[in-house]
Amino acid sequence: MRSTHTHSKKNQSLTKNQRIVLDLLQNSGEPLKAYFILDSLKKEGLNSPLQVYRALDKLVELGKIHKIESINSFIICNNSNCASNTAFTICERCGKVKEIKNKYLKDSVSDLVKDNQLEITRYNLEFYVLCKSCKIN
Amino acid sequence: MRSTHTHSKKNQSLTKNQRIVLDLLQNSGEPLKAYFILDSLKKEGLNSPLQVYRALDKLVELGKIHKIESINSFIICNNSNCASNTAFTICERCGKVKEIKNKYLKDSVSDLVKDNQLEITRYNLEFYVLCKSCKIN
DNA sequence: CTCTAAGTGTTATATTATTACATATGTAAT
DNA sequence: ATTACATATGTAATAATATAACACTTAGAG
Repeated sequence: MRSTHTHSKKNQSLTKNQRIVLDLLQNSGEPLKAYFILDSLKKEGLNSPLQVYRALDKLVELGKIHKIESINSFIICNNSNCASNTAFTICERCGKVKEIKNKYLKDSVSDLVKDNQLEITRYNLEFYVLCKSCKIN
Repeated sequence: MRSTHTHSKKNQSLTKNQRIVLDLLQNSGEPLKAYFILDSLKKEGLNSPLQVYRALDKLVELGKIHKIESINSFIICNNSNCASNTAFTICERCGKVKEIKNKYLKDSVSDLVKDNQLEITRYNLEFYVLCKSCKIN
């Protein structure tokens, strides 16, 4: 048998644009805005907003990054398997964002929506907090 | 004592612009976009985006309306006392938005964040669903 | 090798939101 | 009533965010 019919979804390697956008978000670790990404990657050959937005769209779709709607920013995913369900804390004072990665949260939310008779397909939760260092100062 | 120092916050009546924007959202009942509101209220004398955004900002601050971040839209508040905490369902198919007004949800979330050692000041929850009529068809 | 889906590059444009500044209005204290 | 002050208004300009349209290229399956 000449080929192991390996179209088992194919571990789809990223394209150049997707790669450099992902790398930037990975190295940064904090939420970045599309046009900031564009400026940062001019030297890598990204010239237009659309190139950035297309890469971002794909990465969101793959669950490798998330969009934080309330600040129009994108952040590297801190979990696995959370392509659709996201939960963040956002510091009201300094703007720092953290992804909540507690599996327990997911279960809690599942219970919560079950109790409220919601049939959710996915969710996006944004919790505004006062982060530790802001609380101290 | 010469004056009953009645600056008890004053039940702040709305200004004209705030009023007509609120009325439109009230009558509509569904999420509207700022520029749609502007177009709709041209005849009422609203001429610039800023007039709309200023009214919207104030109404959000007063808790009379909410912004749904993921669709850049504003919707009349369906509850009372939820100026800061909001929860919506958004149909993935038809886009229909409903505010979740169950007090139980609020308690659940409080518990949830307590258990996760979050000190939240407010939250915005967006649950994507398939609404009844979309599920049927 | 050929076909096809997906991605690219580019220009133009649409959509969403804010800055800056001069003027007007409502409310409270005098 | 008059002043003082915070808040709201009107307007023009512009910033920030996002998508449409179209021609071309590339990667991978058969």
